[in-house]
Amino acid sequence: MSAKPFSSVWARERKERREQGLSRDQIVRAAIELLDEEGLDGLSMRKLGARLGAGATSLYWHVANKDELLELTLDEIYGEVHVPADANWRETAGAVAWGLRGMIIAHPWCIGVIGVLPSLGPNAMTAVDRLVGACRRAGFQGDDIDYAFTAVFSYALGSGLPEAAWRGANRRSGESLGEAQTAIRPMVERLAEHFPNVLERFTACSSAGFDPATAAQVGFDYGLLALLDGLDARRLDPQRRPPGRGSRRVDDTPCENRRATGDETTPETIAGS
Amino acid sequence: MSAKPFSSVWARERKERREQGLSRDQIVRAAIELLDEEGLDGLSMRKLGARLGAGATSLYWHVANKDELLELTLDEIYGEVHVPADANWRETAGAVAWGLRGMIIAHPWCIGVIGVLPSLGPNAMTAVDRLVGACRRAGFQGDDIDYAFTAVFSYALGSGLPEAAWRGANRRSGESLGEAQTAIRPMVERLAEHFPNVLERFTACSSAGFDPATAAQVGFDYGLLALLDGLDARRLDPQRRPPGRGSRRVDDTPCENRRATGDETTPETIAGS
DNA sequence: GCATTTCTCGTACGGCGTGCGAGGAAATAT
DNA sequence: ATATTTCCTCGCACGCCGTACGAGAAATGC
Repeated sequence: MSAKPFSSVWARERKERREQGLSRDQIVRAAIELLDEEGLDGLSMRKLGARLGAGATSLYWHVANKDELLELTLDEIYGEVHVPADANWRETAGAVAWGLRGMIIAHPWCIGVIGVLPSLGPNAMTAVDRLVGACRRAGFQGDDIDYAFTAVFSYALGSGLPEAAWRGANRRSGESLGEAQTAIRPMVERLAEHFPNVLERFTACSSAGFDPATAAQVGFDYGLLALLDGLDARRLDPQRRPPGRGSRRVDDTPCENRRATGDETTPETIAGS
Repeated sequence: MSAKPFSSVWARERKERREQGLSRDQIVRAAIELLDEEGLDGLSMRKLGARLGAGATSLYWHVANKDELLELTLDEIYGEVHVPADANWRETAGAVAWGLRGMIIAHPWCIGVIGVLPSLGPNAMTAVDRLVGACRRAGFQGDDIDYAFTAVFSYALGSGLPEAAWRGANRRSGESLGEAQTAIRPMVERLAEHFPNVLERFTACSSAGFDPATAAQVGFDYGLLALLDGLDARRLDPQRRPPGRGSRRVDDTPCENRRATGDETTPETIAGS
């Protein structure tokens, strides 16, 4: 009689300690915590195991390997971008773009995963699916649907990319962006003769006392609206891009460079407006 | 007497073997070779040293650490994107966009560097400087210059990102994109009920017998032209974006997500056209 | 001839991903 | 109640990694 409650307490305490063993979700959540705190390099199976009160190799029962774990974390945070199911296409595109931006800012490590592992998880797929659906309903046709949704994704992901790099560098150096700005200032000035335009922009921005975070937001919105306007024009008037004439550059070696090919030709893709 | 020529031959042979010692440029070039062949994970100081016929730690005389080496390789390949110095802004933007795309395709590992290390090297700076100059000459004003050039960079980098992921995955699995497509087909079909739009697009694309590489090019061009059109419209009519009204979303926590903040609101950034 | 600078590299340390197989605990079959 | 199977954990070990350190070799300046 007395042994039973005791062992029950024991068992319960154990369950409390690791909640009846590890679970995949638990591992993924802890991995995201660790990634958010220490970045992509900060995640190791040993540290993750320690955080969960488990041995490092115990994780391998629930997850095939580290890459698979990263895929899971990536899709988990894709779940954080909220895309309405039945909105018009501009609203949907805006939600996707701002959602992706928010995801990257909250989890800057993700771009190191997106660029290496294809995103096929359910959360990423629902975001894509809803945007594709919105594009189709809006009147984009055929391949233009892919082009439009890809463009929105590309712009949003690309915007987050340098931002993530700066945030990561600042976190590693332990100081704010403003401090980094003043730190690189002498370097920028030393190169003033070669890059007058960059210098002019740099001083204009830093003298205006503009908050870089809100500046980044305004800039993101500016480009996003421009992109959506351009896509909208093509949606309403598909003739604007007759097949095979949009650009001059539709060969198979798209933009080889001097070193790789010795080819000195310039893309010169775009005719003037 | 006999010792001298012998030792001289020896010395000369040594010089021939590594061309009077290592040099920074030599190291960077070899690193890029290795990265192109084996990807970001394939670069290690030991392998790189072996490739140069040198000890691994010899490299640390010429390069502070691996991150610095990666910065150097990144700027080196930025040197491969060729931007004309005095073209109109659309030409310049097109050259930058296609050049970046070509760079990413030729060196897919670079996105793993771009997202982690800020790009401040001279080659990256000249590309930026020329695009900024072209924007300024074209009539973009004040901060709009930054917004415009950033948008072009973002779009180009973002487009390369998933492409690099796929190429990397294909290289690791050792098979082509078409084979990967058929490999994931059952997975896609199993999820058909949840993602009808994606499935429809997937089957449409794969049944058309379209070459994915040229499809990616056409799509890239489509989005690029749309973006440039949208930016052009803002250039010619800055009123289109009165300060502070472009989007509803200019607060400081731009797009927090459900998990991070508990905030369930949707961005709903964009008013219809 | 010597002193100084410039460069190479062997050794070693701590950390990494993960294959392997021995174990224990719980569920199930008998 | 016992035996068996299934599920899960984890210690050990291997071969890699980045790189700090200091001993030396080679080139250079005096």
